[in-house]
Amino acid sequence: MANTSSQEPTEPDAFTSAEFAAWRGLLRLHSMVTRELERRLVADGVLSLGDYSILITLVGAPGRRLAMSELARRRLLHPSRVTRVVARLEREGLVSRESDDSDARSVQAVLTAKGLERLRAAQVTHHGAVRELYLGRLTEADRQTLSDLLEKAMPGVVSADVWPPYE
Amino acid sequence: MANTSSQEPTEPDAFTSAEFAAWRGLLRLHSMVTRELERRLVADGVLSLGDYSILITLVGAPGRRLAMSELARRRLLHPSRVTRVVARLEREGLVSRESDDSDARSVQAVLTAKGLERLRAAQVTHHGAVRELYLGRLTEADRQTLSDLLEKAMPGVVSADVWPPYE
DNA sequence: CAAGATTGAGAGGTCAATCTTC
DNA sequence: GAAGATTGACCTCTCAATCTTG
Repeated sequence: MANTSSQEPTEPDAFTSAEFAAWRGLLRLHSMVTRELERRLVADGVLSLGDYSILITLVGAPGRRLAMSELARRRLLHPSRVTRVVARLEREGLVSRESDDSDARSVQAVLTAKGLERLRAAQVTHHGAVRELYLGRLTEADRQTLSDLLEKAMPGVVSADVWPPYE
Repeated sequence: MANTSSQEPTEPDAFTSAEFAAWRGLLRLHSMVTRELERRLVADGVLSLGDYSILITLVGAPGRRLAMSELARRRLLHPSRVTRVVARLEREGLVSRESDDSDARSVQAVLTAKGLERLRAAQVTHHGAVRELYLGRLTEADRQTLSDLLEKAMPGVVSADVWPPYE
């Protein structure tokens, strides 16, 4: 009495081959680039990728400072994560925490001179790796086409200065 | 004696605007899509994204089974992570572990009928979300152009069946 | 009571060390 | 000795609960 009516469930509404390629390519490229980038930054002994992303966000802000909550929003991190990372960066002297005169609830994370130095040093490795691993094989026109497609796929993903919550 | 020679370090070899856009777009799109995808899958109560990626890898393998180490390689996960995830999936009845007759060191992770059901259920949400969040606003030609660019940026990222170690 | 920040608990992930089998 | 799998230690990150200030 083998298998009278054992139909296995089949894949619902499967991806087309172009859908599959665009999805797989995004996942793999992102994974490969960020892993290798992290590895190189840590090998340099300068900054981890996570710390880099915090400092690069601060350096672009007016006064090189941001409220913890704003830093969390821009980096898509949970506020509690920012609390702990900034605490460590402060112990390392790369960031300081200052209170906000106009709102005593708010804490400002401020990039220090030492933090700026470290960031600049890390950027050599960072930019080099991103170019070698990802951007380097593309022409400038390719890069433009690619970012246009990403923007078309998810409006705002390239253009928006401050990242909005998803919904 | 303020600031006699305080020149702040400037950004070394900065990205062009197209480089910046292609890099920022990749990071943000990936982050937004995977976060929201994970949220929806968990909200469904069917599978997490991590579990999904394990089951989808098994379902495509011959006999719906893979050695733990091969599973780790294909998912770009550390073997120790696979050990613990598969142990939990086995407790939940979605995967079973079998020994390999031809090599007593090897453990095979095998997708169960229950695991296949859960995977198929999750795929409805998964495919729907990936299309809504990422692929849906692109034409089929756009998707092809995009995956071609990803493949050009990192050869093998789309085409390679089994993922090679980076170096 | 809402918003900003922090804390404790717990999941997801890596690395180094170990154990078994080739 | 090297490869496959596992364990313990540790880091990253999120969520729920709490504390303080608007």
